[in-house]
Amino acid sequence: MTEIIAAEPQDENKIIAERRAKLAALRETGVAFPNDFERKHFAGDLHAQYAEASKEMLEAEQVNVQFAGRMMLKRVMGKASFATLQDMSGRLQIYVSNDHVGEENHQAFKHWDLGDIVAASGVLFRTKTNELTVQVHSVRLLSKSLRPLPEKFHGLTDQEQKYRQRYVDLMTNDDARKVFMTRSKIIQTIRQFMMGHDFLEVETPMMHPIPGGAAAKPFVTHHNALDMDMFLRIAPELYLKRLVVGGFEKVFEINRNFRNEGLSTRHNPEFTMMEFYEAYRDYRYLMDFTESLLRETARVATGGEQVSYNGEIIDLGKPFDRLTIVQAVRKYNPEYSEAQLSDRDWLISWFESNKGKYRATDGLGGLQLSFFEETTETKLIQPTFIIDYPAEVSPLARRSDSHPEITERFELFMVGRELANGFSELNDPEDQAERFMEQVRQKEAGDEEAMHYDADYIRALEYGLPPTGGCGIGIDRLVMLLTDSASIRDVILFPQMRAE
RNA sequence: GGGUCGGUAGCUCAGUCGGUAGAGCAGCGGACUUUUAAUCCGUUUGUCGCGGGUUCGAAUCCCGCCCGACCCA
Repeated sequence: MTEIIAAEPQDENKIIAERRAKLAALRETGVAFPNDFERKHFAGDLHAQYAEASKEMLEAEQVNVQFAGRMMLKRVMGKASFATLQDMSGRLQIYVSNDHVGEENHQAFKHWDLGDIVAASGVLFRTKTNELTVQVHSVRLLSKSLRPLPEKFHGLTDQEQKYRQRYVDLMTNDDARKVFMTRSKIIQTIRQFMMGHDFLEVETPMMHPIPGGAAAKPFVTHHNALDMDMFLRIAPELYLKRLVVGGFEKVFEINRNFRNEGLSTRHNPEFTMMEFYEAYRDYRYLMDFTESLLRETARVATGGEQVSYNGEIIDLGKPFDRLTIVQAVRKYNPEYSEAQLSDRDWLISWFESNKGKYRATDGLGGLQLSFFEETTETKLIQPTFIIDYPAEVSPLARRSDSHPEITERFELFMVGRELANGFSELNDPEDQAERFMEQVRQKEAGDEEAMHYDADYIRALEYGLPPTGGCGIGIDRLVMLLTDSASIRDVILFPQMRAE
């Protein structure tokens, strides 16, 4: 064993000092952090397996168990004690008495602290109040906890501390644990759904020489050996379409994107997206597919197709509404006429008098989209596809054959938020090259979020991309919806925070 | 970036009119062999977010800053 060198203690207090003294005493008597305990049972499994077992049955069977967990509650009496241990699956009570472990061991146990990791071996029984409990024959302290747990009844409530010290949130707050277990279930369900439809799961670069695939500001880093700046990806789109060119005709990726933007209850600088692409499909098929994917995910992860969010019932079971931008504005704001919405001058004067955000250089389509964002987006509570986005804001989407100024694109909205974005892919390399050039012109004109010209992507398209549909789904926002969470920080284990 | 609310013991919180701070939990000591947030008795613990200012005196009033939550852009 190497010498123990204690680091400079941080925010030390009397309670921590007491516990350090207990740990020092443990070191004197032997191995302070033993790792020779064999865990054979989980609390949750035992509760499930012996839910029906009566007092008498347990007494007759003499079920031996070995389990371990964090001590969350402790009730010490003179010659016997109860404690509650918590493992990954749940909680189970143990009963420690002079009769079964000896007075010396029980005496030691009395000085163990809430938060300590404890191993217990013994026999299952039921108490007077019928609670399944382990009558302990051997009890060991496996890991001394030096820091006191939050107050045992209220748990940790300080939002900042919940985010900064998620490990404390998870050990004391059942709801927090459930959210992240549901998140795992959601991602598992999506993956199985995609596999079930013969999609190939792939991993494309997180570090890009040219940031592409979305309109966003990237994070910059530097590769020393190559002496080149690199960008954390803002989207995997251009790489996934290269794979479709290569012949992987159905691909998907579930992974992180990074966008150098502000923080909010809906934005974290790194967030998880599922993007998928399928050759020989268009945006109408993608809407059907996305709809059934989300329906299935809700059903498996939450047990139903109707989910409660912020006091409202969101129905993923019935067909999602599909509206053009103008149709959606008129459905939710009937006071605006078709004629007004097709009138550039009227729209601009509306933005001016309502201090709405718009870009003066935009055409009618772009202005209509800005108007939609100002007046309608937050009213789209039930799942709604908005379709036919203007080409000027959709540089990677295929134009409509009948209306080349719009694209075959949709965005899916729920609870007033964008959840997904998909389109028939632009596979005409010459049109794509021209659209990149237009993006470059906008970047030169000062639009920081405009795209770069990606010459290799054009080269890939020149080999021939089959007609393809592709879609991205914001996983964090989906988890928020399905776990009724108000903030994206509640569904990300370690959300971005300012430095302490 | 703007607005609202908040930051007091390890945790959850109270703190009146400006008079140098309290409760519960946790901890420590004691009683208790079926407890359930165990109970009962005793007891320890503070950079009142930070820095200025007003005042004989500031957790409290004023100004600035930091951190967080929520809302808005």
